[in-house]
Parts: sequence; C-alpha cells; structure tokens
Amino acid sequence: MATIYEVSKLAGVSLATVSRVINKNSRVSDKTRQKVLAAMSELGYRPNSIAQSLASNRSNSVGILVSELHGPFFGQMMAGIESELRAAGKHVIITTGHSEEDKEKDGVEFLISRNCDAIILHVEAVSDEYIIELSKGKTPIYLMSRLVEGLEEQCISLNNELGGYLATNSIIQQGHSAIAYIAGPQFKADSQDRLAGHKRALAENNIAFSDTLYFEGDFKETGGRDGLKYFLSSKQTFSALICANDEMASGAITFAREQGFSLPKNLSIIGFDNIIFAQHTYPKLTTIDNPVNLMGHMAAKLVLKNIYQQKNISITHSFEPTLITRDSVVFNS
Amino acid sequence: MATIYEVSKLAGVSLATVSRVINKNSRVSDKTRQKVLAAMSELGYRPNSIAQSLASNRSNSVGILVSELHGPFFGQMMAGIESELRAAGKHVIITTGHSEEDKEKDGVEFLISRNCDAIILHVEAVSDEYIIELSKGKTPIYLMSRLVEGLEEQCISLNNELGGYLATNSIIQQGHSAIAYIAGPQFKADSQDRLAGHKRALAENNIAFSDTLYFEGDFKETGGRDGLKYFLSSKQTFSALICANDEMASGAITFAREQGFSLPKNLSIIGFDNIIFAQHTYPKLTTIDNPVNLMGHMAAKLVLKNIYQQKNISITHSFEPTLITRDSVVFNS
DNA sequence: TTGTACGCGTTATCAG
DNA sequence: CTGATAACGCGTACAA
Repeated sequence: MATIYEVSKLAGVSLATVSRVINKNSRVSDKTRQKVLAAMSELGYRPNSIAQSLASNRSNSVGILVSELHGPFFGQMMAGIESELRAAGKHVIITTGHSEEDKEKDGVEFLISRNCDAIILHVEAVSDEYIIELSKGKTPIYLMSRLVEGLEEQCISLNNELGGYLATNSIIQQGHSAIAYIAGPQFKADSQDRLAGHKRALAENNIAFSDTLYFEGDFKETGGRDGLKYFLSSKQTFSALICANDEMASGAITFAREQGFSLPKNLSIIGFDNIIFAQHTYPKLTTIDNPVNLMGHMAAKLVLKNIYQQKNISITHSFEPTLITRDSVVFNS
Repeated sequence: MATIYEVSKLAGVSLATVSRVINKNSRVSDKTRQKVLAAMSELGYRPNSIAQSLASNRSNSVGILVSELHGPFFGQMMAGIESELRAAGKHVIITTGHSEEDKEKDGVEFLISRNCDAIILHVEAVSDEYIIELSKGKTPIYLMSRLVEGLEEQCISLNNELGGYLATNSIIQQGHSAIAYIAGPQFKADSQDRLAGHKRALAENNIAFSDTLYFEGDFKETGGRDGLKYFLSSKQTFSALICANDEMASGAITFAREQGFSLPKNLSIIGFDNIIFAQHTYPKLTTIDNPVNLMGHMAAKLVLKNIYQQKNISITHSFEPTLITRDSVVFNS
C-alpha cells in the first residue's frame, strides 16, 4: 500500500535511492541504506511487483502451462519445476490449457502478457508451427514432454517410443503373445509414440498387431475400465494387457477383479508413468518409470541457466524411461 | 509487442479511443471501432496486462495459495477453483506455501504484489491473527478448508470433526472396539478436528482412547506404513485401523498385505477424503467423502459474487462430509 | 554516492 | 463520441 515515494519522503532521500536499496545491486552508503530500511519497515512497505515489472520488463517469475491441475502426472511435474525455481527465489505462475487449442493459446498469451521472464509449456493441442512462431517472440519458451524440431535446446522430453517398446518387450519376454493394448488419446504425441514403441516390439518379435486388441482410452481410470470391457465383450483372448498410463491400468485392474479375474494369474497388466499410486494397486503395478518430477526440475534448471544466468548447471534434454518390475506381470505358462 | 500507441497511430485515432474499444464498456462509433480493430489485428496487438493492471488497479486474475502442487487433494481443489473461474473469463495465479509459515507469507505477498483481485488461501502454518490482519488489507482474502472466527463469510470449510466422528462411529457400528488411529500432522487444524471427532465417537460409545493405539502420521503413504508398523511392533491387538486420510490408508493397506494380512478379514481400514484412487485400492477403500472439488468451485463462486459482481449465486460456506461405504471395512465377529 | 527526469503501456478524468 | 493529459509505482540513464 505504501509506495516508494512515501518511503523516500520519510527517509529523507530520493526515489532513486530507495529503488537502489530495493535492488541490492548498485552502491548506497551504509548510513542512508539504514535510513531507508527503517522507513520501509516503519511503513510496512512492499514493492509493487506489477510496477517493477512494467518499469524493468522483468518479473522474477516464470509461467507454467499445464493441461490439468489435477492428476499425479501434472502434479509431479509442477512440483518439480516449482521447488527448483522457488529455491532460487523465483516465483511461478501456473495456468492451464485443458488440451484444447484455444485454451492453450489463451493461457500462453496470459502468461506472456504477465511479463513472465520465461514460460514452460506442456501443450498438447497446439501445432509445432505455432510453437515455432511463439519462440520468435520476446518471451523465451521452454517445452516439457515435447520435442519440436529446431527447438531441441528448449525441450525437455522423454523417449516415449522407447518406453512403449520396453513395456511390450518385457511382456513378450514373459512369454505373452496375445497382448491387448489400451492407448492414450491419439492426438497426443506421447500416446502416439508409446503406441509406436509397442508396435516396434511386436514387429521385432513377429507378433502381428491386431486391431481387435486395440482400444483408444482417455488416460483416466475409466479408459482402462472401458477398454477391458470392450475386449471382453468382443470375446478376444489375451493373456496380457498393456495400458498407456497408470491411471488406465488402475481402472483395468479394478474392473478385472470385478469381473472375477484373479490377478496376475489370469491376466498380466503393465502401466506407464510410475505414479506414486502404482505402488499401491493390488497386485503392485509393473510399469514404466517416467521421471516427470526430475524433468520438471530440469526444465527449471534450464531457465535458471539461460534466463537467470546461473552457471555450472548441466542440462539433460532427453530422458529415458525404465522398466519398474513389480507384481502385476507374470510368466505366461 | 505492439503497443496501444502504435495501434492508435495506424488507426488514426487517439490512445483513449483504442483503450475504449479494448474495454468494451464505453461507447465508440461503429466506424472507428472497425478501424481500431483492423489496426489491432494487423499489428497483432495484445494488451499488456501488466500495464493494464498498474493503471486500473485490477488484474482479472485471482491468486491461489496451496500447500503443495502435487497430491490428489490439492489437485482437486485447484481444478475446482480454476474451472469455475476460467469459465467466467478470469485467470488464476497459483503459488505454494509448503505448510511453512515463512513460505506461506511469502506466497501471500507475492500474490498481493501481483495485484490479484482476490486471493484464495489454503494456509496451514500461519496464525489466525495473521489472517485477520491480512484481511484488513486492500486485497480481499478467502479461505479454503479453514474457519477463522470473524471471517466466516470468507471461509469455505469442511466439518472435519464430523468426518472424524462418522469414520469412527461407522467402525464401531461394525462391532469394532479395538481401534487404532493414524492421525495427520497435528499442527494442521484439519488433523486436530478429525482426531477430535474420533475421540467423541469413542467417548459416546464408552471406548477409552488409548495412547498406544495412536500414531501421528504425515498424510502420505509412508505415514500409513509407519503407523501400522509401529502398532504391530508394539504388539497391540486391534481389529480396525482408522487413517486420517486416504494416502495413509493406501500405505497401510499395502503394508498390511506385505505382512500377510488378509484384508479386510484380518483388519478393517477406513480412510478420509475419498480421493479418486480410493476406488482402486484392494479392497476398495471405505472412506469419508471430502467434497474438495466442490468446495473449490464454491470458493470461486464466492469471489465471482463478491468481487466480480455476478448475481444469483448462492453460497454454501460449510460442507459436510459423508460416509462412503466400500469394501475395506467388515463386521467384527 | 545521490538526485532529476523520463519512460514502461494502460486507464481514467477531464474537456471539447 | 472523441482527444489531451495526468496518473499508476517503479527502474534507470544521466547529471551532479
């Protein structure tokens, strides 16, 4: 509520001097600094970051755009970014895109118009061209879980194709050949890549991909439920089920048991992402680890290095998923 | 990048006129409006919301402070608030407090300094006095899951005491009398209230509260695990376990099975919150519904009504938890 | 080391 | 209906 002007008056110095003690960079004599500090605390002065931002064209805050605010995946991602940035004294402004092109663009413009020093995006509906165009603007752009050609240096991504391959391959190594697959929404690049990896593993093992053992889910619990229901109603036989994320795997597990399956004996199930709850399904979920929290940290480090000039930070742009073996996949005898 | 000034030049009108067409309220002739609109799109003009905010003292955005960005509880809360506000064209600025006093205050000041039209707080470490002091400032304050005396009109809260009572009472009604309790961190009011409800139910049924069947957990999976481990190592006998939230219940379920328990036969377990994954534990978790998503919507409605003058909105300040009966609690014979 | 004065991009209050 | 012009709160050359 109090302004820099009132502080300067009370301290008997000029506006500029007050500004100088706020931005600890330029030199002020110790005596006047004390006077100013005293005046500030007496007035309960707090810098107006809006005005600071307008005047300096910086904001000490980075924007984050995620698809959703709920769900273990985005939660881990946001937490990773935020904790890294917060430790460096930077704030985070979060908004959402809901996987819809209009909302994603709206969110991006909001963040840009708020003068964020950089923005970290997890966008799914928007085109590569849009992103490339965006990256030419004055606000630096960084991308999570997405690899855009020409912007490799600004991307932190996971090799989803490899993850998909690992999942299917591990299932095949366990003696399964009749394998059902519940994919994620195919407009999402992650989902496509995971499916591609699945198909590669099948091909390498001379197993034909079957349309009737394929279902496109929604990445939520209901997707796993609906997918399994679909496979069962179409009288397919299969000994293993691959779900493109853990939420769908959870849904499938629950539905399978409702249908009288004994797990994992009757059906092996594998997920993807390794969300915390994957340790608490029954049987404990075998899955592919997606180090999304780590990737969040890395994205934050990337902006600390590039935007806030922090040195001695080494960046990993590309992450590799790994197989987490638990109890939900067994040998098919 | 383009400013209102360039637009006015290109359109051949004054700054003020451009500002008028941006803020659709005051009247501009159709002809000049078209000229301005054309100029805006030709230049790709986007209002700088920082400058708007500085000049108008409004920001069309509301601040949210939560303890953590991850976890099903906060996810649902943020999602509820955001979706309601977004539908009304308002943006949301989210930051965190990590349940630490300093960080909570820092977060609050960040939001205030960003000129939020209102802020919605889920604070746990900060005192009632601080909040009351805060509420005297120029930025309107609203509170989630916390009831502060004197600020009832700005609070959206859950009757946690009742929830705690319901949980324990339902367990008792199932014939249990040796009941272990894993509480949440006791510096959190929610945890205290849930525990108080537990004790009331015990007292009403003439069951003594036993210190040796009490453990203070951390509201995470490990809390459930650690709590159960503690009870088992201390050779207590009990037929039911109450966990102050679902994460701890999940951890307890997993650990119980690792220890060879057959659930729910050997041990009945009840949780609190009814997070989505409570439907996917095995056995499916009996729990207390905490309508946190709804409460988020309601908090958003409250600011829409009070701050953005939306009419015909009816507000519920106080929510009641309900028992969700699933499979993890059985009759003690 | 300190002060003056201008600019950041808009809104808002006046006149006209 | 439209146009000057003063705020908004602060950063930052430039001068002193």
